[in-house]
Amino acid sequence: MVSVGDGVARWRRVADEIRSAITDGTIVEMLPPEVDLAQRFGVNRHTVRRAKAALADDGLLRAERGRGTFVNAVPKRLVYSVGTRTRFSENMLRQSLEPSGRLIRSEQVAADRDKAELLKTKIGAPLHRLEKLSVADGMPLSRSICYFSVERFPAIIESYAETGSITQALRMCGVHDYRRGETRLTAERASVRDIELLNCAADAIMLISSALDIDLDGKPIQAIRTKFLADRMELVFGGS
Amino acid sequence: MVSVGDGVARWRRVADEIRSAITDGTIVEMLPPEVDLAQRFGVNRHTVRRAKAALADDGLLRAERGRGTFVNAVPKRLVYSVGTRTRFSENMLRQSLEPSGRLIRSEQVAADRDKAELLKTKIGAPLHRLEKLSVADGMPLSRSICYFSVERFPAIIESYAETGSITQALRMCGVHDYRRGETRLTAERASVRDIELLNCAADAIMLISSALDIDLDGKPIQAIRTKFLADRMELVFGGS
DNA sequence: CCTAAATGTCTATTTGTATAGACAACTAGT
DNA sequence: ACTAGTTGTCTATACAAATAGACATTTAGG
Repeated sequence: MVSVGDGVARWRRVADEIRSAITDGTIVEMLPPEVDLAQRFGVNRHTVRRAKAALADDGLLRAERGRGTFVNAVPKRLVYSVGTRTRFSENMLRQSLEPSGRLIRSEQVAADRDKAELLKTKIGAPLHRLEKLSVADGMPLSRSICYFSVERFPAIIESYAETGSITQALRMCGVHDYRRGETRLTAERASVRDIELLNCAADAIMLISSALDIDLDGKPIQAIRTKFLADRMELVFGGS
Repeated sequence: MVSVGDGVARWRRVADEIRSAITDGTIVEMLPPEVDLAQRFGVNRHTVRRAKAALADDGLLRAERGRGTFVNAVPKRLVYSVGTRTRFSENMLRQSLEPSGRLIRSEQVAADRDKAELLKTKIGAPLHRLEKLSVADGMPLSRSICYFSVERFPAIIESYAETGSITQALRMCGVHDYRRGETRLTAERASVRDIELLNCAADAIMLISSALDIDLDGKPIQAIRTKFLADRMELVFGGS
């Protein structure tokens, strides 16, 4: 039997509610006074102050004694368009951001059942496993792990290391165009590794996208699992 | 200055890491012993035990003294396909689940700038605001708020109350088919209201979809913002 | 039968979280 | 100058979280 606490401090909960009230426009310029907030959330004033301190620490708020508490900056999420042609660099450049990527690690692994099915290889077939970090304007945005068939793309690692771009590396391997197949989405709390790699808050949320890129004949190219920092990103599907 | 703690208990963090190790197949049938886990996560054995107690409480684990700890059931996420034609009931029926909806609240509000732009009405124009809860097999899955132009759909509320389905209500209003325009996705921690309505864990994560449905001429029908329980759902785009 | 390895239980201590109340310091308006 | 309203600081108390160590209980295997 688990005892009463749920493992999330109340000040953290309050901080999150205030933050989303700011991002979705419920709170515009000024925060309600601390006693009001305390009553609304059903907590002590000190708990509200703790929450506000955390938000102020993130540069979101500015409290002025005697006057009140003001919203410093409304954090805007970066938009990432997921279409049939999805390219990280294009997405960032469209928003005047300087994209860059960093290779965390690369290795060969054996295909398990899921990946074999996706990439249409045999179970146990060798796969390149590439772990990357995507950065825009110096801010880490996402972390991806992608898998390529070693048989089909023997030299993809070297090409990526050379160019720093998957799109270009694929071109060197003879794939001049590819498109996005299926994308599956869910969300989880950031793992300790996410936190250290992305340099984000300890309670950050990751938007997880599992996708398959295919060439123009429908043959699988790469299986990608990307974890986006949810509070810095917004994914857009369709419409454009 | 915020003092040291980050507002998320370590046992909660450990529990989450173990849970995702189970769902993504890293841990298959049996958990490593507590001392190993404690060392791996850099925490005390008692902290691991607290985490395991929480997971066992959710029915995910079963510990047997002297033998070890076993995975009880691998939680599988429900799949929700988002295509150009997205219907909740169809999605659930395809997985042999009994869909149902519950109207939480309906009211009229004035269009703010964002909604006016989306729905192509004037700022301040009256909108129906419908707050719904979607349930499959008795389990709450998501919570949505949708907006309709009162001018275009004066009787949508009554029709929805009668039929319990937006698709059918629209049909009664003369819209026999519609499709999904753009869908924007992000994620946030559940608010206190989410928790009470969806009857979920206090630290649940919500997958947030903001979308626009349009009729076959491209005219806007409804703006929808849905919050899905991320640990019960997976959204799928494209591919099918 | 004995041992190694695993989970379960107990006590104790330290740090973080939450509440409560009181009061100081500052601002804006009357 | 005064007052009402706001943020900032202090003390105190109770409970939860995290660590540490010791030992009991059960299982499986040699």
